[in-house]
Amino acid sequence: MGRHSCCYKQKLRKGLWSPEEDEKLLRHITKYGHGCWSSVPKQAGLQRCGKSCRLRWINYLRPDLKRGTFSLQEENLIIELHSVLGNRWSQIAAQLPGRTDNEIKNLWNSCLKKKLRQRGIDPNTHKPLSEVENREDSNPPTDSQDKASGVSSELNLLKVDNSKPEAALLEQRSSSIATRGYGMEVEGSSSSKTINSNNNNNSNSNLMSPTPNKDFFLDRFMISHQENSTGCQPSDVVGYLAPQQLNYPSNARLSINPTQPLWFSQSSKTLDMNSEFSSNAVSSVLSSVTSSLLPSPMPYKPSIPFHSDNPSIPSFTLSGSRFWDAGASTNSSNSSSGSSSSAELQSNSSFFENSIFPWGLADCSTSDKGAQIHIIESEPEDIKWPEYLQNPFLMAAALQNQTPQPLYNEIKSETHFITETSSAMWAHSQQQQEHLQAPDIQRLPATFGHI
DNA sequence: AAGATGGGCAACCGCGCGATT
DNA sequence: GAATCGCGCGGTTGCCCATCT
Repeated sequence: MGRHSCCYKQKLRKGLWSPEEDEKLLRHITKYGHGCWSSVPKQAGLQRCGKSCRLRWINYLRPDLKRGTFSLQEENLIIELHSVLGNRWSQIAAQLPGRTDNEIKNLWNSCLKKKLRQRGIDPNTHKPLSEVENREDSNPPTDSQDKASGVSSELNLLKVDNSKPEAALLEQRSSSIATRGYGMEVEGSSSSKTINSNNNNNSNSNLMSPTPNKDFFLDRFMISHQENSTGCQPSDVVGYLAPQQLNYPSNARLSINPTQPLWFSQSSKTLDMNSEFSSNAVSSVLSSVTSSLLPSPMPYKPSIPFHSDNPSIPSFTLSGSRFWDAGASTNSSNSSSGSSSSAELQSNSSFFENSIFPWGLADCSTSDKGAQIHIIESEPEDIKWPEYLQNPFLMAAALQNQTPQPLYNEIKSETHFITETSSAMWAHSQQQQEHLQAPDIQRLPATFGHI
């Protein structure tokens, strides 16, 4: 198989990125796009391999990254998606705008697994630990079972007599997910009947194991409401909301076609699982996802915060709290409240609908025109650039509507100020870092520290 | 105060896949 | 069809920091 030529090259820097390197890479990509990653380090004047540059960009420098602690909604969503997708972090990340797979993976390994275990839930199988232990006692896993994730194991179980086992399982899971999240009855639902009918044809004892009841699911959903003994820090106390509790904007209507899959992934590739999973199943999951994320009052920090003096000018360039203007970041909704109401922000949910990253991250060739979430009004095309500038959410949506690769040149005029202010902000950032004392900051990450 | 320990996170590594030659 | 290239993904490592002893 092809091995990265860069892996054999010597004298390439490794390890943590310096601010200078970050700036070089940022400037280069902002100016020219990344194009071929292998040529990026050379063009940008970096002693790094292209792979490293790509990783740095994706995980750290991308302007659309949202940093900071995960919200409860995000945590719950990750748990639920993991129950369906397993360790497919990229696909999970695709459902959490502004989050990277690496970030989610780290969160899972360091925090969420622990939380689940504390709640008596096996993080691999998403089943009660007691059930898992009993199963292991009575049926020691084989090597292959050891290697497979719990989800995979469940999928295998369903393969016994179902031509599309993943679909069946996903339908089972997603129905539960979509249902339990909103306090609807699980028992007696059509989905549970489907599950039962499947199970009835299956002699595998595992399939006949008691389906976790509603309380179990609800309990799981409330995990994040529990006192946080793991040190993880939920950033709010929202939890899952019933649809009627959700604060939909008056001018935004979700039109969800139940006959088609509901994708609004960041990367159109990542969740293109029609060949792999049941579209109905995933659409159920994602309708849960949509409901849990979209309607939340401005759940995301803006990718481009704004200058405290002039709200029309982004005050900062790099995403992430490391460069976050404290005033702008601490109240992201306020920063955009000048002419854009939260309803407007929410109405532009096409941010999710357009499965494109303008930065060339995603497979941009297949913007899913068939995406079944339609924001009827406030189409991005109708939004003026001044509005974008005052509304980071609109900006993101607008940028994502652009043509992928050439886009970078197109948006250059809008983003050149980024590079122009970049140097100043680096200096500012470093200056801040120098002045940071222990009481000011809990921990300084490798290069800068969260500000 | 100093060392040990554990957690969180950024980055690296190895592999697989698709495209290209 | 084989070799190579480039990209993306998931697993793992290692560093830094906070807390504990």
